[in-house]
Amino acid sequence: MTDSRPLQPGEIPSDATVPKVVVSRISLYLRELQRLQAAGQQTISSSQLGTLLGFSDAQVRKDLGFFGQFGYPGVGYRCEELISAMRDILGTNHAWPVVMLGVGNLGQALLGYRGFGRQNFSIEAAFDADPAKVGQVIQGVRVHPLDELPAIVKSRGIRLGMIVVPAERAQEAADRLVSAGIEGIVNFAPVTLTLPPHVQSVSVDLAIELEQLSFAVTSQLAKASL
Amino acid sequence: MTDSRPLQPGEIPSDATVPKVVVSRISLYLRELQRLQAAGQQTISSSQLGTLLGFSDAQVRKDLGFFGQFGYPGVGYRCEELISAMRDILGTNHAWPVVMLGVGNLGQALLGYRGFGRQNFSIEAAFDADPAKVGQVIQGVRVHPLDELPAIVKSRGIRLGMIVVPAERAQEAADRLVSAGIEGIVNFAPVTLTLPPHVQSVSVDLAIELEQLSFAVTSQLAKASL
DNA sequence: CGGTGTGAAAGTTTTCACAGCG
DNA sequence: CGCTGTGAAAACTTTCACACCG
Repeated sequence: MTDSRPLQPGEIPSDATVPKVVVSRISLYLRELQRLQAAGQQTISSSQLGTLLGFSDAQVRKDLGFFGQFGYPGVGYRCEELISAMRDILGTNHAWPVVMLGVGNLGQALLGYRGFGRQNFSIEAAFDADPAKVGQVIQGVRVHPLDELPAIVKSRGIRLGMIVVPAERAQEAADRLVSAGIEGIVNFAPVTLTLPPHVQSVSVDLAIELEQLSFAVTSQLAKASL
Repeated sequence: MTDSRPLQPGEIPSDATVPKVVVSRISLYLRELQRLQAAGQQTISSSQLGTLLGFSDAQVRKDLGFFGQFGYPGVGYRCEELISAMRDILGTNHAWPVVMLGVGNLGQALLGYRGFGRQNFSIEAAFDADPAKVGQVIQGVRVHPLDELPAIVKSRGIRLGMIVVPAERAQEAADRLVSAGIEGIVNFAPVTLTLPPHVQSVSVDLAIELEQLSFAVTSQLAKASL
C-alpha cells in the first residue's frame, strides 16, 4: 500500500484499481460487522470474520489491504473503527437520496423496504407514467409524473436511480435518468441497458438468480453421483 | 472439450468444473438470445452476442466451450438451437416449482412478478407465520402455515425455496427449508445463512447493490479528477 | 470469406508463508 | 503469543492468435 496509516474520512483510495469482487466482499464484511457490533462485540480477527462468511483469513486481510491498514497485530480489528472505515470506502457515511422509476408491484414493495435506510439510502421520489398513480403517496413517498424527473434530481442533488419498470420500457427509463444527470443506476428489469461510460450500473435479475440455483442444484446432483 | 458433438438434452456437462462467473454469463447470453429470437433473428455470431452484452467474442466462445460445441464455422450459432442448449445447461428446460417463505411487502410483490415463468419457475405455495395471512390467496398463490411446509415440498417434489422473511428470522426459515428437503435457496434477507454443503444458495441483498453503486459512482469521480 | 474451437500467453485473484509488531 | 500486512507462489480467468471448416 502507498500509505501507511488508516484511511482518513473522505480520503480517496489510492489509484490502484480495486477489483469489483473485492468491493462486494467489503459490503459483506460490513454487514457482518454491523451485526456483530449490535451484539456487543468490540474486536474481531480476520479469521473470525472470514469463517463467518466462508472466506479465508488471508482473503479478508488482502481485501482490506487495498484500502489501508486498519488492524492491530495480536488484537485484530476494532469493530467500530472498521465499520466506519468501510463506510468511508463504500461512500455510505453520507446520505444517498435515490429516485425510483416505476411504481408497480415490485416498486411499491421496494418503497416499503426498511433495509435501505440502514445503509444511508432513502428513496426521495418515485415516478410513473400511469396518471392513476401520479399524485399518490406510497409508503411516504410521492409519485410524480416523469417530466418532473430532471427538476427533482437537480434540486435535490440526487445521483442514484432505480429502474423498476417492465423490460420494454427499461431503456427509455435509463435514458431519462441519464439525461436528468443521474450517475448510477440499479436496474431490476431483465434487459441489458446501454449507458454512457460515465454512468455506473448494477443489475438484479430475479429469474437469473433462480437459474443460477437451478444449475447449481442440478450439477451438485451430478457431482454426488460420481 | 471431451466430447465433439453438441450436448444432448439431459446430458451432464463433463466433470470439468465450470466457474460460477461462466454460468452467470450463460444466463445473460440466454436472456439476450431470447430477446433476439423474439425479434425474429435466426443466427448470431459470438462477436455480435458479445458486443450486445459488453464481452469479447473470445469470451463468448470460451464460455460455450465449457459445455460443448454449438456453432457452425462461417455462420455462427442458430438462435433456437443455442437457446435450447443453454436451457439444458441451466436446467430450465423442465419446470421448477418453488416455495416462498414470508409474505410481506417484498414477498407479495415477488408473487406477482411475471418474469419467473419465462424461465420455467413457478411459485407453487407460500408460507407465513402470521395467522392473519394464512389462508389468503395472493396473486393466485395460497398462503399456508409453516408446519405444512414439509408435506407440500414432499408431495409436489419441490426442490427450490425463496426466503423473504425479515433478517432475524431468515436462519430459522433456512433451517425449515433444509429439513423439508429443499436443495437450493434464494435468500433475500440481508444475512449470511449457515447451510449444509449439499444445499446451494444465492443471495440478493438490495442494500448491498446500492452500496456497490455508491462505491462505483464515488470512485468514478476520483478517476475523472486525475 | 466469415466464423468457430482451442491451445498458449497474459493478466488477475487467491492462497501461502512468514517477518514484524504490541 | 496471537494476529496483521504483504511479498512470492499458485491457481484461475481472460485474451490472443491461428488452424480449420463450410
